[in-house]
Amino acid sequence: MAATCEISNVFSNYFSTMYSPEDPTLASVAPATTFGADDLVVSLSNPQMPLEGTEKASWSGEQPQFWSKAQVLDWISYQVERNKVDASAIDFSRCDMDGATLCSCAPEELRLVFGPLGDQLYSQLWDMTSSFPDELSWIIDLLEKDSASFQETLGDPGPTGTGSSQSPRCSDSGGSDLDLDPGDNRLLCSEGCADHKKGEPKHGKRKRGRPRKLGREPRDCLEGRKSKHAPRGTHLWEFIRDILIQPELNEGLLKWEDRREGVFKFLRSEAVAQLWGQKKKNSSMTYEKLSRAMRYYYKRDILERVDGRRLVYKFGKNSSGWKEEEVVGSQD
DNA sequence: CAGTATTTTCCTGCTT
DNA sequence: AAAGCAGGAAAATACT
Repeated sequence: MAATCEISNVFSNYFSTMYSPEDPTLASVAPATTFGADDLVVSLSNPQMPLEGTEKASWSGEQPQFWSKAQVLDWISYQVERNKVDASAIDFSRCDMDGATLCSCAPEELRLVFGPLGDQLYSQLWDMTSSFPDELSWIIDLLEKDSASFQETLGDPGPTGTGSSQSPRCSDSGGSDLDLDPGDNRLLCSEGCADHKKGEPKHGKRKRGRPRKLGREPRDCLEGRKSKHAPRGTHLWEFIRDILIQPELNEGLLKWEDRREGVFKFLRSEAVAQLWGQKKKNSSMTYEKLSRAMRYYYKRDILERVDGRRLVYKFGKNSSGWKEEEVVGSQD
């Protein structure tokens, strides 16, 4: 698994996307990494499972407390990969510990060594030690990884930096952020994706929505969609809401304009669109398209129109889960 | 399998 | 001029 350099590449690609000079007012968050790439690739929440089907990870199926040093290392590099963390920023020499030692680390310590990933690791461990079944834990991984990636990406250490797990929401659709198949995400394509383009009406399902006209950039090379139906409840508005109500996720992406009224604004519209696209495994999502979907919400009173102000929307009476009262337990 | 819901994609025209 | 906003149309797919 010497994929670390690729990973850091991808990572900086992501940075370059997230920090595209779209909004100069946001210069406050500096990732402190070199920006190498300049193409539009976002590769945040896609869990590039390093272990392809065949073999299980050495650490899986065993309680972290009982891991050997090797297993610990395995697990850490697994997390690094899956979180698309720039591995070069991590001092692996400090990972020389067994599971018991690892488990006894305070979140601060982990953060010290791993940066924002430390929080990730901590909550991950916590989850594992509190006996989640295997099937669930990867989902939880993803949830948390998702938030960590945001923090990572946004380069700003989370204020308090707690586990920041997804909160139970109450909306009927149960909506939260799990989605994302483990198996079928290849890396999102970058420059070199064109060679995948050959036969497109393959066997698999096509992407949702009207097919794009041919003759444009072959941006999407995701073919092997398995029939892993994304759970319902991940609607666009919920996605937006979830970002908004979690300040940790929210940095620089969206902000409340009037919290009480449910008025919010896109700060970095394209970045949010990319994120949404990732969630839907659609690398060609744009704000333009996302906003079309948002406009459909007006009719259903999920959003109310706010006119005159660009990038500003307002939750309507058929939306839920965003009011302060409704959100209480889910932050700090 | 049919129908509905929710997007996604595209497009034209208008406004900032 | 570029980026948003408005919606209509059409298509895909998830869900019922």
